[in-house]
Amino acid sequence: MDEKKSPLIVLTGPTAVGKTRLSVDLARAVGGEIVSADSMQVYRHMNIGSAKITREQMQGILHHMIDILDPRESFNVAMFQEKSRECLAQIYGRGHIPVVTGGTGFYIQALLKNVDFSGEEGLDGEKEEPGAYRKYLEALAEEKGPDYLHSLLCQADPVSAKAIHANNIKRTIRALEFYHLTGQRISEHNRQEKQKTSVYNSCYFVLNDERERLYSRIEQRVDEMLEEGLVEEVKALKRMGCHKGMVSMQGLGYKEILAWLEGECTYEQAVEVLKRDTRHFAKRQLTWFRREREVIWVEKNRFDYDDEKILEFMLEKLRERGIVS
RNA sequence: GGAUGGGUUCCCGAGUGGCCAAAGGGGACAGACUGUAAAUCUGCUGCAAAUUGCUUCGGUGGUUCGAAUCCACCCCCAUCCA
Repeated sequence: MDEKKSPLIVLTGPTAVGKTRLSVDLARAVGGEIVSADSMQVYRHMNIGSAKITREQMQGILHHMIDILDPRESFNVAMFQEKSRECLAQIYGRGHIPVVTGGTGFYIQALLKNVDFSGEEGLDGEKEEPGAYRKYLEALAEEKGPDYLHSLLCQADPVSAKAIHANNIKRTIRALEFYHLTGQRISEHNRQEKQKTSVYNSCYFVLNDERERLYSRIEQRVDEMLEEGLVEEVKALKRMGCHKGMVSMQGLGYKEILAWLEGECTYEQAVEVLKRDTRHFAKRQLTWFRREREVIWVEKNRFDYDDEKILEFMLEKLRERGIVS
């Protein structure tokens, strides 16, 4: 039944588990090209903090969706979906298999299930003019408080209001904005989109490790980033005009170092918070993947931390699904 | 050896006779998420069972109907004096 669907491999997992290296090995083994599903690696000049793969590490494998934007530009799921779909078309054109690698579960889902983000013309050209209505709502929230905003949502879309906590201003605004722009309730839209399944003949691997090991690996990696010059990288971005209001500067490592550079905390505090937030992030990623159906968990400890064995296991799964022969 | 301050649940830290399994914060854990997602937000955190019971506030022993809170002695920590 999947014969007509295009093959696609997903290799994801929490930050710092070791996706990058494995992805290259996998791509080499199956004759694939890598499509990064990472909300920060799309930005140029953000190499250390985003743990971006280097030229050498790529080992000649083609990588897409990396370094495609200036850090002062904004980015979002819909853009990711559109651009990555173009990449897939090219990859299939060359007769290769796409290996989607990265930790942004939301992006992976959008691509895999082809979630519908159309019908909001009002937002498409918002690069220079960030939606007036959204700005209005933000100001309203500031002025009258989150509960007032939430009460507006109660009237427009009671189902969403029930699902979204009043304190979650961002999502409250999004729901209101969606209703305003499309005339449709986002809860209804979501209900439909949720039923979608993968439009590809896909294999969704989630690489994971014991929590303790993952956390110590995270701390170690943050220290390495600092040694490699994360501070300099952030300073350079700041000189380019990047500030905390930008999407790119919400990235882990950038946010915290920027706060220190702005004098909001001490260096030690910034580092500590960065480590903690990265742990929290890894946890959130895991929560996301647990909820995704049809994922294949690849627990590193069950393969004795041997990349060879892991690769073998993945190839076997891919053969089962007819993705590789 | 003497003086003073202090030892509270994973950590920090409030609590000075009942309303205390004990504020608050942190961490840990769990969850939500459909155009900012490395974002944003929620729940939970002594143990066991529905309204309850059990074990906790350095140790031991007292006072009291009742103590983390009062008393005695002891142990440990910090600072100061010797």
